Amino acid sequence: MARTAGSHSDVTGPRVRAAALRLFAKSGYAAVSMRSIAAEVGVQVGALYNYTPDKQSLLFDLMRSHLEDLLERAGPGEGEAAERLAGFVSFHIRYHHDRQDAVFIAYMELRNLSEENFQVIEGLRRRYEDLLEEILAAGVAEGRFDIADTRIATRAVIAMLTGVSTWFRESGRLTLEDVETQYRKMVLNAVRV
Amino acid sequence: MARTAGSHSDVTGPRVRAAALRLFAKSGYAAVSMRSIAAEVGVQVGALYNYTPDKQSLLFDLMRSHLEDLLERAGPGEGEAAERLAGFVSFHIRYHHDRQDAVFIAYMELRNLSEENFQVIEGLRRRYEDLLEEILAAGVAEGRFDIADTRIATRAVIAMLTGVSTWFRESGRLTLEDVETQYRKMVLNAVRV
DNA sequence: GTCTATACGATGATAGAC
DNA sequence: GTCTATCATCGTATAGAC
Repeated sequence: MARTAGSHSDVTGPRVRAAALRLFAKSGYAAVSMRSIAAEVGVQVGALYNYTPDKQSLLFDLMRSHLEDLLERAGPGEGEAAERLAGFVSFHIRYHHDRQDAVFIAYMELRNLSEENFQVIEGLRRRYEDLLEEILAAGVAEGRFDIADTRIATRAVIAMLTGVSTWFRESGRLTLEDVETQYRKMVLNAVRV
Repeated sequence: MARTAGSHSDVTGPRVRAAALRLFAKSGYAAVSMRSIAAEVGVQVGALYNYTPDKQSLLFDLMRSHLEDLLERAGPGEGEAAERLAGFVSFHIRYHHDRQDAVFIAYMELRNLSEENFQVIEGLRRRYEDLLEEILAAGVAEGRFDIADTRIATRAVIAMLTGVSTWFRESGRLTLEDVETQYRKMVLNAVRV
């Protein structure tokens, strides 16, 4: 099972993706060159093109796999709407905290997607919003939530939650659990009758 | 008072800024070239450098003047904290709706500022956050708001409000006033005892 | 103040040797 | 699969004529 010297298909691929993720998050897609990605991986530019047809595909694949993973892990939750909503808040904050780079890219680099790729990503994001909207609608049906327009409330909640990753630092004054607790309370109060 | 032919200092300057604003908002700072700004204005590249020492200063000046204008217009409000908070919500949504390009840049292009310029912009942004935090603290002092940490609540509210400009469209299902009304209610509920 | 011309390095992507 | 070399293009910024 000897492998040709210098052949590292199975290990270099993930490393290319990881390097691109890190660099795109740090400096922005447009500001990152294929050369800088290669340098981060420790190969020459040409080698990158064994793993991606071009830079655009690299961005698109990172966004898509992030959103697909997000959708896979975000279950509908169980119990009454209030419990499910509290669960969603905690899930969103924790998941986004654990993958700051991917989250940042998925929200900031939309305009660098080609029109076709943008549509795919928007569809996935929309499906994630639908998960939350369904919870809010269930709460309204239960008579426990008072929401004029569930679509607006959905977006308001997601914007609020996603904002956490722009300022939260592990080294700060508060633990992530403190933050979760306060956000759960604010979100529940915002929609409850 | 005849002016030298081809001399348009007073009109070209603002046009350069306006073009940069529009293009930075549309495509992102890193993706916009000085050539494309010049083309938008209708001059050659070299002419731009009569109005800005470099591209970085163009970005910085746009951000700074936006935030200074924002601070100037956002007054402390009058009356009880609940009224002042409702006023802040409406002000923020309307102001940000009227200047979508500037808002977008001020939130998205922070990482493209030099370290020195970043500090200045962060200071201005922080002063704006302080305006809201003061209102929340007043509400707590009145015994009308129940907030575990006013700094967190401040950031949560601002993230929620700023999110409006990412999805609101004049042509949509709802008027801006509908949106304002619902956000006022959600925000007040989120912090009220 | 604006133009043309240009310096000079960086860019994404490819070809062909190993 | 990776390397080196190369292409054609574009990037910011400047110099000097008008």
